[in-house]
Amino acid sequence: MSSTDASRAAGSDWRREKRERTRRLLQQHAMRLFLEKGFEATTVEEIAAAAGVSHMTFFRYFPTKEDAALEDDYDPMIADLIAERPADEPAIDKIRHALTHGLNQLYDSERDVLLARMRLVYRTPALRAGTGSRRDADQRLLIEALAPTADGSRAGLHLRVVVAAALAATTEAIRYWAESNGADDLRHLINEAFDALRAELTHEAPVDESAD
Amino acid sequence: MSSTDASRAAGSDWRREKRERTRRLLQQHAMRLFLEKGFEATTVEEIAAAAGVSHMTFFRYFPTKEDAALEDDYDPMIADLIAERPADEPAIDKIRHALTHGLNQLYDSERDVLLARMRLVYRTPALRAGTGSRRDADQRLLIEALAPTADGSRAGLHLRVVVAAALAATTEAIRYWAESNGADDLRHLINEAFDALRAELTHEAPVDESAD
DNA sequence: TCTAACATGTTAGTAGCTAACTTAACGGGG
DNA sequence: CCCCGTTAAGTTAGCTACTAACATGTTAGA
Repeated sequence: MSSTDASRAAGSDWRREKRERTRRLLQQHAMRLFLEKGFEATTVEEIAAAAGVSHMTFFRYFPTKEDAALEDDYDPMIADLIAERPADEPAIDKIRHALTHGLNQLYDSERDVLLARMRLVYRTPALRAGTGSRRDADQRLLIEALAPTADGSRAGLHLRVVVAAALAATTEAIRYWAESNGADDLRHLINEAFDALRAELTHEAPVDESAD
Repeated sequence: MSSTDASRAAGSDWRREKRERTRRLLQQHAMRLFLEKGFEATTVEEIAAAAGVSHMTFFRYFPTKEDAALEDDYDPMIADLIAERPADEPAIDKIRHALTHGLNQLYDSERDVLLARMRLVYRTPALRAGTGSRRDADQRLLIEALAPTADGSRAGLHLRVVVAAALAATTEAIRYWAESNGADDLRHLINEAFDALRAELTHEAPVDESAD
């Protein structure tokens, strides 16, 4: 059993480095071509050729063309930050603070590339659709970070709703940011989005549960 | 200009009826085959053959295979119900009540087919992704119903966040319903989902906006 | 050195989707 | 009554994302 979980991640340094370099190369050329000629107009063959590999190698690294535009490694970082939050903090605030703190670490170095990517995503229908499937994975990750006992798929409705709403607020902030071409600070927009949600729901209103 | 907007919708009764019949046929056979053999294992050619048309005709009615499984006409109904709500009601409650009232009109007649469809969607990754793109359209529709003045795309961040969160809560309720095989009443789950959101956000918590 | 594991390539195929052109059925104006 | 524009559908051919089967060279370790 020399090819277990560990070996695929490690795999003797030599291979691991090569793997990571090839992957990075593919993703960089993919993003460059997407931004130059658009997502649909770029074929997988072109990306592979630009990175000096065959199209089969591309699919060995990215299951779909969309993944080359959408994949990043922010989510585990957010999950870690959530786990570090005080245990008595409400879930929605854990998420909010993990997001803003995480963004602080990235904003200076990665703001521009993140903005370019998001602008591409929101101008490309195929990519906008792709974010839908990713949201599932994000949601499960956050749920596990918030409630390590219950596994993600069987979490209670309450927790699922809270995480889904938090992700929705974040998505809207990011989309707004991308549409206004990065005019505002994304961290500020995220805080605004969470505030909007709280404001809307603390205007206590008559909730008639016996809807006939 | 005899082929304007109106003529495509109307088009002399004769043709319109035929169009609607063909469309219904295609969708019914598509759903039947999807449920019988799974979404991926069903080809467009099969669906077209079952409905007695060619695969080109299928694509004239549904832009993608996914649309044959996802399209319905609930959204305009919800939008209408929202517009009928009292003007001073908060947006989130307008949505909530429109949803439960709309469901009341459908539940007896369409509960079973809706449940079967949702179970198919949540067990098929390609369809789960497809719901992402539809959410965009739904969101825009609801925003227009809530604020007819501002056009959907340029709505304020606040309104977008509220609608997105409401849709997220609804989606989670539906998913929970589908996963538990329709054990609970969907209307009850939707109310629970909205209550969960309110409960989470009315536990006033220390919101430290100066996240360093 | 021999062998197992691994990254990659080659080739051939499937299926979703599009475009260009054709055919056929109706339907109103001359 | 017939011509012609509109509309529904078919035929054919092609592009591209994605998969599977098999081959090749290269490194790791016994």
